[in-house]
Amino acid sequence: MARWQPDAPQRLVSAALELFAERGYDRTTVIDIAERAGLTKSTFFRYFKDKREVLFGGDTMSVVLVKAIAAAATSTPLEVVAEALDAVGKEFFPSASREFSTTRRAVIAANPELKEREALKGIGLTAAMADALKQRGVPDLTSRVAAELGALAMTITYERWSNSTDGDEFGDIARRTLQQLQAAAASTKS
Amino acid sequence: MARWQPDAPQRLVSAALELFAERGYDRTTVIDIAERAGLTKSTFFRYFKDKREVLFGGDTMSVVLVKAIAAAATSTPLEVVAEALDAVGKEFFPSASREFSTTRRAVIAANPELKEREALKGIGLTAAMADALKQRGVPDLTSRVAAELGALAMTITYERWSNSTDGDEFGDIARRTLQQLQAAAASTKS
Amino acid sequence: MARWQPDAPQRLVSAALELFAERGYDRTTVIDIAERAGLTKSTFFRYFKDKREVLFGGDTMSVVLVKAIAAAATSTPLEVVAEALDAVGKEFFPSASREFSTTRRAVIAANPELKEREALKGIGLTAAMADALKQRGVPDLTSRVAAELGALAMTITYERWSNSTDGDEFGDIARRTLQQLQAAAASTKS
Amino acid sequence: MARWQPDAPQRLVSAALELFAERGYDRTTVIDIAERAGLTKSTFFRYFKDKREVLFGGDTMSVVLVKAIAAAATSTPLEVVAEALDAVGKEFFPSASREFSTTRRAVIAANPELKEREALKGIGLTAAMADALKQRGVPDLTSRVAAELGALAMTITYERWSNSTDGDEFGDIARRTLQQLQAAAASTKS
DNA sequence: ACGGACGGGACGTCCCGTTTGT
DNA sequence: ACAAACGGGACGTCCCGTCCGT
Repeated sequence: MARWQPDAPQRLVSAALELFAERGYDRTTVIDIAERAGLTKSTFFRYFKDKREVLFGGDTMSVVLVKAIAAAATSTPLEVVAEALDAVGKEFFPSASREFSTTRRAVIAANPELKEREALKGIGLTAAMADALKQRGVPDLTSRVAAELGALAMTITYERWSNSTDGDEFGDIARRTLQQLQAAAASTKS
Repeated sequence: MARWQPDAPQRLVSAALELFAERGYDRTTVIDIAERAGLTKSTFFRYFKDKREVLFGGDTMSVVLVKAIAAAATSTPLEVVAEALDAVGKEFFPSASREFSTTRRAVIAANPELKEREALKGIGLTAAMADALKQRGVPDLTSRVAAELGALAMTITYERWSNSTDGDEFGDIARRTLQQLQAAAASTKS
Repeated sequence: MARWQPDAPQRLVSAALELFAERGYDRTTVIDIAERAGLTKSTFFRYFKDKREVLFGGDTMSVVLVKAIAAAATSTPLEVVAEALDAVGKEFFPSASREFSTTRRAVIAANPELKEREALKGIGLTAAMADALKQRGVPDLTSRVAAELGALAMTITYERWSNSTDGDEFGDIARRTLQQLQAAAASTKS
Repeated sequence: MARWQPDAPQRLVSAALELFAERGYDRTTVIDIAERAGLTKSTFFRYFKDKREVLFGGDTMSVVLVKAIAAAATSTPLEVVAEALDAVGKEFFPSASREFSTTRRAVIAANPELKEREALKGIGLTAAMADALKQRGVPDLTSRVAAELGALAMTITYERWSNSTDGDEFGDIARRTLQQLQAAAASTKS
């Protein structure tokens, strides 16, 4: 019984999504995916005709963002974004993992290649947020600006949250940061 | 001189663009490109380190941006950025190359791999602008926001300029776009 | 098992040898070799890191030498070396492979590049033998000379054995050769 | 004036020989040669149809060895070799360059790749000496053994000469070393 | 004498996807 | 579910040798 867990496909999907997020689609090989899932290439191809097929099935940060934006019960775009950041914070940046994140940031900062990956991830999130806002009826330009502010806020919030020693929650810092950015944007004309 | 002028690179770029548009980026081999340009693979790789590079060559854009920001004789950050975009437009987006840019955009949009590369370029530009603004004494957060708005403006302006059929200049579109983005940012609270 | 047994490497070696003999080492491409073996370039490079490797694979010879020297139950250094050569002969030069060796030698002799590689191998063997002798308590200079004589004997023996038409065994030829070399060394003063 | 020295071919030959000695024929490119000669690839091909053509013209250590062996006025093979080593010492290892050699040896010893090159060079010298001896009428086997002893003597002498602090000449050390090696060879049977 | 673009072609790497056998 | 051999084919590197222009 159970010599092989029957959840191979699911494990493969998870592994693939992780790796795609970590280093991008085409810097991830099928063997990488299979290995992380504790399986082999053969098995991969038994479930997915193709490397691309594995993409349809996962759940990542951008999904959380999009769902939160869609579900937000508030009015102004900025507030919607703030709620989304809050959701992301609750899901991905619990206080417990703060220490881990601190070192992770240091590692990334020290490694140009990793910085690149990180930046790329940000791009995807920005696009996802902008789309989600447009779905809510926010005008195109406003959506894009709000998404951009949101992404920048996320980056800065992550910095602040990682380095903060008091117990501030990610969501709270994010909300404050967003306010500041918006104010800064308003001030660019003066 | 003039037997083997550097029209080879240009011919390669054109050929590549045509082929990418015709049958997609990764169904086009480097040899295909070289052949259509009447050259060989060797020559291709002499000019482009990489297959992707054929679409992203000549990246002195950030230099132009930084210089323009440093030299700007205006007051508000937004205006400084506007001047920088104007300079970039004059240098890199003359009316003559509009058609070329249109296909180039389409090709990039159709290919995740290339989109990634384009995004990376954008990140570099954003960072360069933010630094240049800080050099002028603009506060940190404001610099970052202004740079972000500038980068977004550049992207959108590029879209608009590529697709526009009337003779609008890049710089003019950029200035209008920046204004709109700033207004949009201000409106995110309402 | 038994559908794709590792006869592939052997087929590749044979094909390579044939072609090298027919038209020379560097007028033979890897693809030529693979094709004659009924395989493809991929398979070739799976088994041989290098085009040259197809002639120099499986280099455990020094291991055999060292073990034999350590285990030798005889007294004089020369006799120890003789036993080592005997062991090598039994392991690597069975009568069956004599013909193969003959062509292999011819091919190598005709190609400076390959000769170099062969020489390198010889150097490694000499050093290994010298060390193994020192381990037995043989004085430094004597060890080095004995190793040198041993290596030279191996080379010459290989020549003789490859070209001999009667059924002489490698080990016997080696022993005779060693004796002669030692005598020759003694005679260098007269 | 003499904007271009007229000895381009000679400079190319020298450069080529140096480089071939340093790192082997096919790890040396035509461009390397031209650069060391302060010229360009084009010029190289104007004088030599072919990379190989440049080989016919130089004078190296093995040439000195061969000449000295041919000219030796002595009787026993060992003595002939000794004279050859003496000639090499006079030509390549004057007392003045001892210090330089010491560091050179250290560098080589520390670098496996360089050790390999050095060893390779030794192979060539051995072959050259053996041939030269045979030319003198020395029997084949004796020639080869004597050459081998000579090469080993050269290596050891180089070690000793580099590290010696008193003023011993290369040739004297070489002669003593040779004697010792011959004695060691004789002792391998006891 | 020099500079340098160009063609040609081998080499070696990598990865996808298939197939056979367990 | 695994293991491993195989085919196929693009990519990028390297270097030789030719050819034009100054």
